[in-house]
Amino acid sequence: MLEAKLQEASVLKKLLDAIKELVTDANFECNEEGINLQAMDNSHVALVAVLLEAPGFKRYRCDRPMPLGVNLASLTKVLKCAKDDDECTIKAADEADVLNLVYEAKHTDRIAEYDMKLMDIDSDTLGIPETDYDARVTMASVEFGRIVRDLSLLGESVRIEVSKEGVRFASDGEAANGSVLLKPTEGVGKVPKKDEDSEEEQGEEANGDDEDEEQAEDGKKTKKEKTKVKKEKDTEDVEMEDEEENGNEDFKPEGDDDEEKNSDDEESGKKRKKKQANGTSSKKAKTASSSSKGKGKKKEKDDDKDFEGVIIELNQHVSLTFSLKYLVNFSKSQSLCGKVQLMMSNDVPLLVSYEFGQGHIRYYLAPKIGDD
Amino acid sequence: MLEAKLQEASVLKKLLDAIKELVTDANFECNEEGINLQAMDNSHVALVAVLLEAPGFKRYRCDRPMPLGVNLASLTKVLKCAKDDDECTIKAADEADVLNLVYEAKHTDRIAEYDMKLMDIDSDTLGIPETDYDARVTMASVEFGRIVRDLSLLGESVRIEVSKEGVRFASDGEAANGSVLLKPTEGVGKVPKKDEDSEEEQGEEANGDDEDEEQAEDGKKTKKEKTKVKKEKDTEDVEMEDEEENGNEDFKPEGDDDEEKNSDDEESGKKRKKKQANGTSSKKAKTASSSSKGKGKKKEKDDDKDFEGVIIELNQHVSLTFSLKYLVNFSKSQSLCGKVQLMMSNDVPLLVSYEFGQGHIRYYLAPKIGDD
DNA sequence: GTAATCTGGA
DNA sequence: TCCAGATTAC
Repeated sequence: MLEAKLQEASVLKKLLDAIKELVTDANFECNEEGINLQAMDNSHVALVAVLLEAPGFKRYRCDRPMPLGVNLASLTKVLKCAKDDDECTIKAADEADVLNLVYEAKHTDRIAEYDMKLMDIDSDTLGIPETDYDARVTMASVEFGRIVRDLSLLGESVRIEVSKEGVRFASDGEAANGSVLLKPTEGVGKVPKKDEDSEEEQGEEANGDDEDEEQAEDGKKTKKEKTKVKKEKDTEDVEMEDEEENGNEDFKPEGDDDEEKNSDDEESGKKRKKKQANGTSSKKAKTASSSSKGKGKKKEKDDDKDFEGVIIELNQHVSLTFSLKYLVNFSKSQSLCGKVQLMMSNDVPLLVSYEFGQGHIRYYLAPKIGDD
Repeated sequence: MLEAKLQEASVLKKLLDAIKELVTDANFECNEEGINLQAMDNSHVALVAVLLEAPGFKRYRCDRPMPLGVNLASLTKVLKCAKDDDECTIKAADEADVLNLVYEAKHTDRIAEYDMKLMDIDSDTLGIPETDYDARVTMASVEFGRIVRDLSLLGESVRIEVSKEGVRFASDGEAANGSVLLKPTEGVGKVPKKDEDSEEEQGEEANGDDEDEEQAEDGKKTKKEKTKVKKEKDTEDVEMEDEEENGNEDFKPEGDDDEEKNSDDEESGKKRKKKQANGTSSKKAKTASSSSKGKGKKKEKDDDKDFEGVIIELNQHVSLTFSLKYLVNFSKSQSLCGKVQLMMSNDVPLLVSYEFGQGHIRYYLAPKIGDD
């Protein structure tokens, strides 16, 4: 059986808002690690992957792996019946054909309970290839949303070009052409070496395979310490996505990270936002978050609420063209996290990743061919 | 070539919101004085005239007169891509077929650049007849908007009647008749004599013919000083539209204006709003604004944000009927200025004028015949 | 074609 | 703050 209690129903509500227009039905794959959802969009162009980690729940129990086939429109309706700050418990018996949702108001005695029909869905949980990316852009999620929405007024598709100067979003349309250039906040972005950076972790993590990641993580760390501090920073930033796994590394003195080692509090959090822009302190921020995660999830979640600046990590110049319609859709996830990461390599699908403390939502979108 | 930099893109955005439903394509006539736009509405019933004065720009350069034929829907889209507080630079090369717009975010490194196709438009820049008006009503733009929107719920057209008692907006509809009477805030409005008041300046200014106006102004002033202080005041209120030209009159002691001579600061600005309502201090307010304009356009612009009261200046009773649909459309400009002026004479088009510091937007609407 | 969401006005 | 028209998704 499954029983998972969320501190706030809002997380689930936002998640559904973020995917319901992309996918109609999907399996919530539940196991002891947490809950995974993976689905192609209705036109099989984009892939969305959601992870809710078990430790992120106020209470979590899942005796055996079970897929819960859910109609997302139905679940959205049911979740509309929850207030944002309600405690939300989802339950399903083994082999059950209903999902039980209980909403408990924080300060009153209201208890609402809903049963939603489940359905059988062919689980085409295609393993997501573990890709190394040549470019990673980290930016405010609202800004990303703004840009793709703006450009979608002009044209159908956008060319995203990452270079040392920054990242350029360009779209050509009937009436007008548009181009938005974001310069990296702290000069030139750090360039992670592909063979030793941590981007592969992202692919691994997308598979929810924690043990492997932890080991890979250790391996990388060793490499990193052998190589350059600069790479460290880049890598650590990625590790944010592995918070649970590398918690043992918290506060470990590494390179030039020292000055913000204890940035657990609000004050240093503010500093961090600025510092984060240089791709250095972000590591510590993440590490600190990682440790604080067990204690106070809320703080962790708000970590990147007001992310500012643009971090560009580049191994190789990339230029790819994507359908704006999908990117606009992806950007709905901005309510979940103030920060978004765009991972790109030439001729492979773009990965758009939002991390929100209890997990992540990731979108994969194949580039348009011809690069026009 | 043209290169014009606006401190805030919002001005342009609001202007386009105000006219895009009235006109589909229009020429932006650029010359060293600034940018003019003049166009009939799509059904050739109303005329809209926009002026953006060169000094109102943060930077302005226009080597030679050039018309930029713009599709307003396209421009609206492109302007949607600007944040309100972005710095906005519009550029066009001589004989160019594209308009280049650059948005620079105030505090970040975002630079967005858009190229919009231009088109050839027959420039039917009909000289607007320089009309003397028998009545001028100055009121809060939100109030005007509210009244015409209210009445548009009842009927198709509105009869606007200006008399000593005030201004009446009356509409007859199927289900109900409505009538809104606004009394002048300070009892009876001052009545400018037609032959010596300044309303004709407005018509002249609409043509951008500054020299003539200045002379006319001087002539009037002479007459006014011969006649009554009261008329003076009325005249000065109009001169707000000629701020650049009559700057030499600033702070000139005249009649009972003394007490607010130096009302350049915020505090006296508030006082002014109240006093303005009696149609007396409005003169001083305008004069003060006139001088402040050269130094600090911003303050001038906010001058009438919270305009209160109703000023009626009347030479002769007027009663005219207009289509509410258009007036509702005109009232969209209320976001540009807290104050609106309605200028009327029997059987000639109504002039609805919004001044916003960097220029104005004016609408002309022919009355319905039969006065029903 | 219908329904839901979003923006702008009351 | 709530309601309605407009836009967009299904």
